[in-house]
Amino acid sequence: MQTIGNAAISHTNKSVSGCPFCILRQAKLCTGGGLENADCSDNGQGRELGITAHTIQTRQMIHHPQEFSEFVIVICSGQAVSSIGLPDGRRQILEILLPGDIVFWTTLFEPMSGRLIEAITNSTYRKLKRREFHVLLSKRPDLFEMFMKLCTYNKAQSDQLALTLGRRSAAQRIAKLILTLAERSAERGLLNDQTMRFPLRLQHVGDATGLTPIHVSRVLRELQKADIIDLEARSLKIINFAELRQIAGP
Amino acid sequence: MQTIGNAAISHTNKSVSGCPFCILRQAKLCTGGGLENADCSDNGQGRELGITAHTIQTRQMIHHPQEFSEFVIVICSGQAVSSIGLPDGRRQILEILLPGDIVFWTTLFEPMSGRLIEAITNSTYRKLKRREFHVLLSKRPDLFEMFMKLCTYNKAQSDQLALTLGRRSAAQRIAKLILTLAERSAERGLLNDQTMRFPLRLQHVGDATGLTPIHVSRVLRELQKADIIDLEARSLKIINFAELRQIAGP
DNA sequence: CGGGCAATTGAAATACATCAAGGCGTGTGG
DNA sequence: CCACACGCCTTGATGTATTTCAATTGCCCG
Repeated sequence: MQTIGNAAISHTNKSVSGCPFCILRQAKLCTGGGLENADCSDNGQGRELGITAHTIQTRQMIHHPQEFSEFVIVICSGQAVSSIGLPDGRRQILEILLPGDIVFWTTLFEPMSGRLIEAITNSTYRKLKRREFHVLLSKRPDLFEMFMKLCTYNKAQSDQLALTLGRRSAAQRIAKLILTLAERSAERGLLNDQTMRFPLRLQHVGDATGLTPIHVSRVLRELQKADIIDLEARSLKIINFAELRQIAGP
Repeated sequence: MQTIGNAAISHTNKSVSGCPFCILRQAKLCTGGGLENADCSDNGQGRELGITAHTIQTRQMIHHPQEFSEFVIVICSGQAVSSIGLPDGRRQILEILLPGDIVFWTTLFEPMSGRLIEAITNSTYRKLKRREFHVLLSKRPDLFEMFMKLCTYNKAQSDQLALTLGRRSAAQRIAKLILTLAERSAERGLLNDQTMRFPLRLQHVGDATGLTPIHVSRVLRELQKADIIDLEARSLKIINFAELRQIAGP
């Protein structure tokens, strides 16, 4: 697994969730935590830069496809998906966003993303004016370096997604999705006893893998019957990692 | 069609091909041209920075998947494809590279790309040490801006590819591929009389669309019979743009 | 208790892959 | 100059993974 910047190593703090990964945390602009105090960035520095904190409910949209955004958004808790869609309703989920993820870096240079960001669970996020983030990066070479590493990693993920969608079978796609999500959850301390939250509906999994929810159901059921995973109550346990990797293929 | 930086507009020069698009050209590090003088960058400035020029034959590799590269590569003439592969030989083509394209920007921050770059026609390209390019960008905010726009555009293309692979039918994928290629060729003055070079083998088209070369053949044949395109002798004419767009869908 | 969304299941349809054979052009060696 | 091999494309027949259609169940929430 690729580590990003030096963020992945610094596990010396109490805050669970993706904060160790978060560029705002790294910039000392946010003390982390799940936003219990829904007011705002938890210290003066963050407030100076105009970082604001927000809470949002399941199935609400964080960002609309045609919206011009002046903000860079970072997920603080919960899960969200980032997708692009066709007018007829078909869509492709590009990323499953976990705490600590920047929602889309391209917003830094192109205010119209065309993306739809939808909260899958009740979530919190922080946002920061694009302009402010710009000057922040220009003043702090370390943060700039980290940001570019994040972009690079993100692009590599995109490429892998294309490979998966173009060249892998349904079972392989789904196995890969689960494994990738598990890895990313683990990095953030969100995987315990091989178990993680899995709030995605079948429709979401389908949209992420280019499959029909019906077919996703069948595949998932088979994985379950083969005692490779255990999925219930929006929680997924990977019982047999080796076998799952076997199915996902190279 | 999105224009990138201010490069697309500056059509005030004699050099055909993708040079108006090229960041090296924009940086005045290269006077462009098809490398008739295969020696090197055509003026002192470029040579100072250690830009070197190269010629390569059809089907040769410009960059190997496991190669660590110290260079940023720009295509000057010809066509190449950028792909990632699986050990078993299946692969996904991520981009068709035209003159003026940067081969992969991620190389700036991650020397191991995992990508295979293969020349489809006899081609020429220039390369520049990553380090040099870095300092160039840090000294020239305009170039940095242009570079980031290129990255952003490139990412958007990736996202569209994922959507296409995940959610469109074979005919739609192929139609999209042709249209995208035509647009990009047109921007570079490489489309005349609705006709462009099309050196890709069926295998390549298959690898770009996630299909079998056999199936690509059938679809292409149908488009031909329907008088929508005319493909022969490695040259493709789009006879009926409207219909092709209709097929490609939204 | 009822209504609506999510998940499951079976049967039928279809889009695409795989297998197999043949044709066409191009280069190569006798 | 011809024979031949080789790579690339085409075409038909067959196979299969996935979709589509349709019906049923369970479940959460009013």
